[in-house]
Amino acid sequence: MKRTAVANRLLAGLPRKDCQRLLASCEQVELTVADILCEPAERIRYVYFPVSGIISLVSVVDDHTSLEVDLIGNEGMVGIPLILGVNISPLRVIVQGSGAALRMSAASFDRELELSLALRRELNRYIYVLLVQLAQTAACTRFHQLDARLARWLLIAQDRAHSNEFHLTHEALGRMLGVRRVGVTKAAGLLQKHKLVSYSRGDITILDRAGLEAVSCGCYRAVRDSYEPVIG
Amino acid sequence: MKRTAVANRLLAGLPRKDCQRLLASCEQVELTVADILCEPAERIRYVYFPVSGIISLVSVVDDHTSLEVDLIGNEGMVGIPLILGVNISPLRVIVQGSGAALRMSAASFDRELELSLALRRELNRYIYVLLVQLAQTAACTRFHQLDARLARWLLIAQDRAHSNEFHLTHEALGRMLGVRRVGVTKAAGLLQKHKLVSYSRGDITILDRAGLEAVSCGCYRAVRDSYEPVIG
DNA sequence: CGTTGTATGTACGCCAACCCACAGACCGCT
DNA sequence: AGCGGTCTGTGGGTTGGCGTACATACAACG
Repeated sequence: MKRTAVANRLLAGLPRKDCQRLLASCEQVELTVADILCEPAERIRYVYFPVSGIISLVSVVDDHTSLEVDLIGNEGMVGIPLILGVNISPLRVIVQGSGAALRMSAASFDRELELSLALRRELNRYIYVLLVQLAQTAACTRFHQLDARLARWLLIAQDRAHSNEFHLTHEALGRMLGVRRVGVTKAAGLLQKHKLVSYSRGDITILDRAGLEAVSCGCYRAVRDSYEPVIG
Repeated sequence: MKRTAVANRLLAGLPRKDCQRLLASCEQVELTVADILCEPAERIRYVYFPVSGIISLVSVVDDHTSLEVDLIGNEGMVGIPLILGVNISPLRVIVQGSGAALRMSAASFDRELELSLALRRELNRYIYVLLVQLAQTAACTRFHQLDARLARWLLIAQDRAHSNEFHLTHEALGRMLGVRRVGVTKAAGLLQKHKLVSYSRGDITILDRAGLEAVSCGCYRAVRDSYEPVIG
């Protein structure tokens, strides 16, 4: 198996031997938009290493108010609580962009954690990055206004999906950003007017990344700057 | 040394031997209100196990906008990144209520982590709880209004401080909740009018805990309910 | 005992996002 | 062609919190 075929970067970062053993316990699955991989308070049955799809972690307050707290692509994994010795998900896990992922049962994953120090080390750093993101997102959501937050979201999504295009309605974006659909429509209209993105019935294309960075709040850069000394 | 003297619950939860070894590497220090134990991006030199004080983790966005993302009492510790193999703090760590804490150097702590499986296990669960809180706080801050959030903060502070009274100005509370001082004044006035708390120049006394729970949003209970199956 | 500084209370205009409602636009299916 | 469903755009009234400014109250110290 070629190394480039291991398209999840967490796995690819492991020693060859560990990586191969992990892959042997995984099966490849398709991720379809809006699939719910786990609901809050539910038992975690699988971990996922995204390959080409993107996955949201969503904090659900009441029935119809929710806020995305993390967006995961092929640089990460889904199922953090298992690393921490807890098999319950506090968050909703929902597929945001279709694609493929490698899936492993919770039991196998526990075994792998025992076997590989490198895996534990790497995942620990990943959890650190997650903490940074959660804290930053909390503050960003509080202080920055919708235009900037939307721009930031699009930048992150582009990073995660490794693509300039993805499919997502204003409605869905509103649930991620914790605002009404109408709010997204207005903010997206603004970005579109400035030719930063193009939008049509859920098909988003990013046209001007630099422009988006300019509109977005500093949180995008801030998180990346905490990232890199740790991961890169 | 009597067990009750080990007034930090993380330490007290460890096997006797581990606990004693840890205590041997600790020194007791005083925490004074507004002491800053660490600034964002700074190297972490010590971990702290609070005994009677309370400590805030604060996400700093711009110079004068900040949001508390966690409040730590004797049930927890300060210095999580070290557990995850990173020695940089992403957050500001600031003393919110004076008291005492046990302090250990980062190097000693790393050594203890190597030595004690029980410690690692316990801290992993603690990190899980932290994640739950971060996610919930993010959503709460977004959706719930100030009265409810203030009530929630007071309840949490009471839990952490094991006391009905603490000292904190509206100004400081504003920085925690990410609002103006004036906003806190108004919200606190409301709580006081309903005889839930009494307030005088920074001396807060909680009068009616049940009343506060009623005013507060569901987030307080929600987090507690995720807590207990894991910790208790 | 008065002065100075810190803490709290009140007022006014402003704005982003809210709720609700409806209108147009586009897709796919029959 | 027509119809229903989904997605996007627009409008009007409401509101929680913001920025600013000023007024009062209490404490501590000389």
